[in-house]
Amino acid sequence: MMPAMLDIRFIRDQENLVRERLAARGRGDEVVIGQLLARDQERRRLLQECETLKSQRNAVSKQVGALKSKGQDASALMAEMKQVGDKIAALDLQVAELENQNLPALLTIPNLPHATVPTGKDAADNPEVRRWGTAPKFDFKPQPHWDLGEKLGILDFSRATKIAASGFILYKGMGARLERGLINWLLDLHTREHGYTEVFPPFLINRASMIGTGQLPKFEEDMYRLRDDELYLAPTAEVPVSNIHRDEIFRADELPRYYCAYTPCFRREAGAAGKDTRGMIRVHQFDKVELIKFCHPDTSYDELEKMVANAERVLQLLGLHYRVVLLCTGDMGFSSAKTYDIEVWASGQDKYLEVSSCSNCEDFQARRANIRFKDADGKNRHVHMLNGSGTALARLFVALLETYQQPDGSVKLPDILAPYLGGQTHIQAR
RNA sequence: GGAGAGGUGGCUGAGUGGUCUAAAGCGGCGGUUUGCUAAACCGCUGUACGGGUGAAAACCUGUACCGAGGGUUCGAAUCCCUCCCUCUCCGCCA
Repeated sequence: MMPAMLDIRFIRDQENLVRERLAARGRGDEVVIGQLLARDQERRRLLQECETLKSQRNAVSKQVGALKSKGQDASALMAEMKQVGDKIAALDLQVAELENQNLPALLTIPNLPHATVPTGKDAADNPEVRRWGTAPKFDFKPQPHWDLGEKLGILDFSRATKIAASGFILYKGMGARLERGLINWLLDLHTREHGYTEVFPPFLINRASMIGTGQLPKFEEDMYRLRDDELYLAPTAEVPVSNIHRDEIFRADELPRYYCAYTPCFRREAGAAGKDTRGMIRVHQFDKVELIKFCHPDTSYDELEKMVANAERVLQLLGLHYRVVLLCTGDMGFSSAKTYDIEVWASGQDKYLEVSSCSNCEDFQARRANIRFKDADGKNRHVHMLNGSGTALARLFVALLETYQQPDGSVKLPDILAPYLGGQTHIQAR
């Protein structure tokens, strides 16, 4: 049986808590609990009956073997067991059917929000946790990145549409160089200074991995899927990297494990039509450097704070104004128990843009992906898994252009990026 | 893409229809011996899902698991079918 995200035993033992925490998300996920538990109870009853019969069959079959080896007749026992075998087959079928009926519900129930997550309806209820720097002041009217980028000849939206479709980006010249430089800088930062191990995973993902991290089966329509193979384009490096250790058991001393990875991210953005249509705020393909942690359950909330700090450091080093918000119960992602978003200031649009989302999924993904560790008394327990953007590139690119734009429409980038841009930090029209 | 070989516990590896309750070895854990270490010797050994006892730690018990899924049989690691993966060689290719 496929491991479910919430342990059915936990739901059984903590029914009220589960109902209450699901209700806090405000999506009505708790309504399936009653039926889930009823089926589970029936399943266990049938299972017990079935296993008793199997036990009987095992014993009698052994007798048959013994009789036959002595050359005695065993046909009566064999006929009797034939009957028992039919009953067992029928019961096996019923048990499997009940499991199959419960599986979709188990796989589509979201994670329970942590007790420290504020209850709320949507993004408007997300409390701001802190703010770093201040929004830059201009003595001219700052332009949005789509104007800056086109005029500088570093972004080309219409030709990207010609090549692919709307919602794709063509970077050119210093634009392409900046994108590549940022990827390298971010990987260097997190590996050299924050202790992460760099990995470069496949960009095509199989179904089992997509289920492991929670993208499937519920969000199939958000994913790009290949027609001829059961493979999906990675929506985030979280998927391939988290699945590195699927079906594995860590020794306790192997935790925590930190990984970071660059991948392009492919998202259909189904249902987002008409939102953020200008520029590169919401696109079907963007680059991202992702941070992933596997850790002991006791330390996962400390690890979450550290991960957020690692992502914030990116913006601090680039001198970009940002704020950190704590997502409320109604705004959190499917797999997460607690999420911080980091939003960078985009001067040209006079608003904050989400560039990072750092989540503690606790054991939700570990349960689905069957990732465990052996604890001090030799028991296997599920690890806690965290993921966070460190950071998304497209919106970081946007914030850099809009924050560091000059009156003449050129852009002066922070010096820290110079080594990654061949020493050239001033992007001018040419 | 073609041909061949294979997939068994943490690892190596035996096992071709009936004490397989999976041999043996390695590793690991515990113990004995011992100035210490090593060696030797003895014992133990996986996962999942149920049921029972207990305040609990635990203990007792059943079932399933030999790549995955079906089938045959009273009984399957073993026989049959489908699929997946690995290795070797060939072809093709950045």
